[in-house]
Amino acid sequence: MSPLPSGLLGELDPTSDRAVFRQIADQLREAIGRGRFSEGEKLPSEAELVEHYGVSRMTVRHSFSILQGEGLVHAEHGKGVFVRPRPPVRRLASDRFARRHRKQGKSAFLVEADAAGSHPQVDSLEIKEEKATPDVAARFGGVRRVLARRRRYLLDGRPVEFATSYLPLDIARGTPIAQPNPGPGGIYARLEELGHHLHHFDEEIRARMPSPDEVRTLRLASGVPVIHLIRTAYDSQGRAVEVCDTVMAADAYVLSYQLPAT
Amino acid sequence: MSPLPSGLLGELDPTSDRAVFRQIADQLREAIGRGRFSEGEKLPSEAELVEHYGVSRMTVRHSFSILQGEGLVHAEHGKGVFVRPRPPVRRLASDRFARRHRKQGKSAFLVEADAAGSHPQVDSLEIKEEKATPDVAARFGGVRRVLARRRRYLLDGRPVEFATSYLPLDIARGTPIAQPNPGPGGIYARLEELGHHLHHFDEEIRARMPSPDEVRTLRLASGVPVIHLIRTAYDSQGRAVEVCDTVMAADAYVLSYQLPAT
DNA sequence: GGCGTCCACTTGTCTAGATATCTAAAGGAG
DNA sequence: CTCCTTTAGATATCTAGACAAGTGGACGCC
Repeated sequence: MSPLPSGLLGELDPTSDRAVFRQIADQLREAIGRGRFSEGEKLPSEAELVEHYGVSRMTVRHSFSILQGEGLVHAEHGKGVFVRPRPPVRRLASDRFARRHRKQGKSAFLVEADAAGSHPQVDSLEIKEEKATPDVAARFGGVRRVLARRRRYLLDGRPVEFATSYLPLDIARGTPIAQPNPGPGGIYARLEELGHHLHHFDEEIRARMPSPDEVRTLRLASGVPVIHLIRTAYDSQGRAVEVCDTVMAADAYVLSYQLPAT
Repeated sequence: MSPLPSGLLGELDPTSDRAVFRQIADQLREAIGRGRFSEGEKLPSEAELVEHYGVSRMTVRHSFSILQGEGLVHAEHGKGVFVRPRPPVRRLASDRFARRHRKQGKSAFLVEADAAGSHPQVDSLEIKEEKATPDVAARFGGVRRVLARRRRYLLDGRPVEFATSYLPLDIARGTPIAQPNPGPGGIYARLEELGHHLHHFDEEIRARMPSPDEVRTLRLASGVPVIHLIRTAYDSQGRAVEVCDTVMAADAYVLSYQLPAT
């Protein structure tokens, strides 16, 4: 096995009290940060680093696992460890639910993605009546049974978002809202047709590490958090008419809000 | 060493092709989820799990590292591995910069935290003139030199947020904004006194894993992402007068926005 | 009582292997 | 030329053990 190009990575400092696996992770992180390895590029193999630093393979692997946890690299079985490319981000503007965006027949997601030149998909469509979770029930002021609309959004084949809309049964049952395709303008347009004039939305935003379920559904790489957004839509009477629970791959989104300085 | 209480954790399935360390992590995750271990409680020690499952210690440690990456548990050297308690969250409302909140002498952070019964602190105060990063310069329409106000916020001794405000030098130099304590109502009140009537804010929100620097500054446990918020304040002429770059411990915050359904 | 030492238990770090599985390219059979 | 096998090299999993270092209680000395 040929040695690494000299100067690409430094040496260990045996006098340092910083753990060896951290020193190696530091050097790799620094090299990536300086652009010595570019996006998508393969890092030296475990065997090469074992050779270069004179440590055991488990120690090198430990270093890699640190960088994976930071979301900097990802390993591919049988191929190597690569600098994780930063995917294109989808920008969600705070006016994305404005009435003027509700004209077209297609959903906001499809229109917007097409405009950005990517190939959008929606799958895992599931619509059913179920018992509200305590949290959702509380937002509806105690309503127990709701209609749930679940769907997953993909961009160019990559899952980026998983969303569930909840609506009180007395509003949604037997309406187009309970159909797989609710029609032009989506469920917000239907709600307004049904006499529920939308007045405002509340959005709550959290960020956390994904559950194993979410890792599977969104095919998340390790070291990628999720953004958890819960939106509640209120009508003019102040009644909550929809709660939408959305989990997004954090590396695929930037949320953008415009606030008046009243 | 006494064995674990029977039934607390299951057994391994040797026929499964799921890796042993994953099976162990699954069982611990499930036990935590079911409340068999409550917040802050100590999990069985590595030695006990080695005994219980009949595996090597490194395998048990691997399982723990998975759970750490998920933010479920944290290890304390010499003591044990504990279920990570969920800290109280600070709720940031979208109207937190409304003029009506700008009356008091104390900063919004101090007032709000006092009201919530916690002990707030601000430290690492640093104010200096510097060269704008390309990103900040772009938001200011090309301005090169800015005043930077850096500070760290703590609740009950725990760092929760690190923020830097940037202001164009021609606005801030020689004003109270360049002083450690800008006075009642903070720098937004001073900006308005200086004739920069605030019109609106733009906020951009991202979530990601922290850099090692941020882990240190915010004393983050492993498996805790950060929320990165960049706010730009615009005056009535549409000029950007401040850019505030904030990094928050994601487990300490819920952001809340209210949007009109126009 | 107060203080320090010792010890058992804990997690942290590192080694040196063994075996499994996946990938991609090379080489051979047809 | 096509298809299959082989093979080298890569990561994935797991073991058994060594030593380091932090924690907290027991114990004995003063």
